[in-house]
Amino acid sequence: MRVSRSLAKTLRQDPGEAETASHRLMLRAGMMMQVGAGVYSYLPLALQSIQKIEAIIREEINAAGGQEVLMPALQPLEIWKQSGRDVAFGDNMFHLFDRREREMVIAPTHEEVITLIATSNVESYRDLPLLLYQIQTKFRDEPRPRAGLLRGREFTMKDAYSFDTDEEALDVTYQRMRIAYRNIFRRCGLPTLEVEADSGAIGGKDSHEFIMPADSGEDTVLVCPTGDYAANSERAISVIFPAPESPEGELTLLETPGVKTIADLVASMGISEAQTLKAVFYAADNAIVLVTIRGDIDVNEVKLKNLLGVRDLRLATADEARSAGLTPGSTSPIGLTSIKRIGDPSIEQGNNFVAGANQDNKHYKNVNYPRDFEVDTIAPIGTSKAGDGCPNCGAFLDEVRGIEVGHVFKLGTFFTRTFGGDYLDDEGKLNPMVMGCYGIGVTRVLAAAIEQNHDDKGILYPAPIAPFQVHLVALNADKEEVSAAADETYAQLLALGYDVLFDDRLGESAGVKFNDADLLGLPVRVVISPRNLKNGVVEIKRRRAAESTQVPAAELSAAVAEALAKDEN
RNA sequence: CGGGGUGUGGCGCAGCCCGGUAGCGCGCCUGCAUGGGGUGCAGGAGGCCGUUGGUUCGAAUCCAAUCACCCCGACCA
Repeated sequence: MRVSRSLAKTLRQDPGEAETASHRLMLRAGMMMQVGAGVYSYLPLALQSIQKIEAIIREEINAAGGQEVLMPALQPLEIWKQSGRDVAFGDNMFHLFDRREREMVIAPTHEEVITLIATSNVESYRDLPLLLYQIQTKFRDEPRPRAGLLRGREFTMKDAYSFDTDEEALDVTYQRMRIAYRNIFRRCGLPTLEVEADSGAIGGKDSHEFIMPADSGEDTVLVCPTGDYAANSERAISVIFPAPESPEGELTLLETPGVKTIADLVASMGISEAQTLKAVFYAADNAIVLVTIRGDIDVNEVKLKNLLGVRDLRLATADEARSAGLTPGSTSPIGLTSIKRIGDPSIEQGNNFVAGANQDNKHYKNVNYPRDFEVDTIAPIGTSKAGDGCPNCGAFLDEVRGIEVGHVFKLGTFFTRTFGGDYLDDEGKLNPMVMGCYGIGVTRVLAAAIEQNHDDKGILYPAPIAPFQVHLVALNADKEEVSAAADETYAQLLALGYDVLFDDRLGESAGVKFNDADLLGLPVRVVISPRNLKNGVVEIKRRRAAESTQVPAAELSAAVAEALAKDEN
């Protein structure tokens, strides 16, 4: 591609609306344009990267036995009613009416349709296992789209669905897909953590996320430095630090005027957070639930939601708490029997806690479980954090921020039971197929790649997903000998099979061209200039290297190959 | 949905308080010079001031409504 003929121009200044690195750089580099909140046009530079990512995905999923299909975004609401997921998705799904006033949706995902496909094509165990996938546009009316392609309302996703005879067969498929995913991210040149994940409301047993470490990420992952454990914080089960224990004291009421929070308690009594209990009240599908947990640990709402099996979970308002008999500021499980009470195991890790008294401006000291209060259920609902112990080896866990780019999980038989997805086994009996599902956010991978690979001058593409591999720059291109040599080099590189962006612009200064090259971040830059021509050399610089090297013009091909190879390590 | 903010040439912004018919930088076009890290000089093109309504002799500016977008929180690839 010749820059003189290319559509998009680079911007010298950062666009005002973009704060996140990938968003800012993609707009500056002329890769995309915003159409609406979370909705973008992909211009050639972005599209070519996306297509390279897709090509790698196709190769690996095909190698894993996948067959590519393409399903519609526009779907009748009916099938979503059938699965009940019209309610589950709620406002996150786009709805519309056709001319006959039939309600349609624009699909956020494709379990319903793929199950219908499998249901009408699979008859016996001889048709299984089956792995179907598509690369297609998803529509989700996100509550808050953000950061360009990191979280859009319209985005490209690779979604794969597997159908197996039973759980054991699904295990095999699931492991094969995990390996395919590792291959995909490795081949894209993108280091990715594979972590245990929450499988969500309909999820089955196993679930893993692929997380690209990046500060701008929305996920927090806990990783054991020994490498034997990695999990999303939504899901992580860690060993908590024990609180100091002492001989049990007598339950004593304290006057604590003005003390409303754990921080207040800690400050006024000179104790540690781990020597307190906090009681947090939630509205769970409109019932009030009281959660008691050690003061140094935060409630993990994902775990709590899963435990309660509710759809909506939020902190209750102070008024709701009062009408349930609680005293905000001094909330306590002590003496409380009227509402559902959940306890985290941390309330047994330590003793003689300070806790609320359910009376204004009063707390108790020497609170001990179960001597002084009861709960209905003890279950781990705390948030793991850095410094907790690894559940496998006890080492201190590290916390890493990252972007979720892939998710695999076992679905089980929910959809096949709903849509009659039965097959005949080798004894002639009907069984529901067992499903797995596997997603990669393709456009998000691009944004995450830039989050992970940039400096203050611009993007640093991993070579496999760069829109072009080589950025050929002609300096003083209006000089006859330069343009002739550059044209020749361009043809030569194309003939060698490289994707080349050729900056053939007349009249742009060297500085402009170099800065554009740094901004676009293609892995290898080749410079043709009067100076180099006089010396009989071409100049090669890797974007990631500080210095350029000069090689005889005849060795160009080998030098480019070597530079690209270096980049892939 | 709650909280905070912004809408003025392609991009970044000023002007708004205190109403008088829009300005700066970048980019773009033309010419001359320059020629290895956003080069210089000269000339030029380009704006329904988000939208609607109101106040006024007069509105980018004041009032009201509305729309859009961004950021922070609950959701997901």
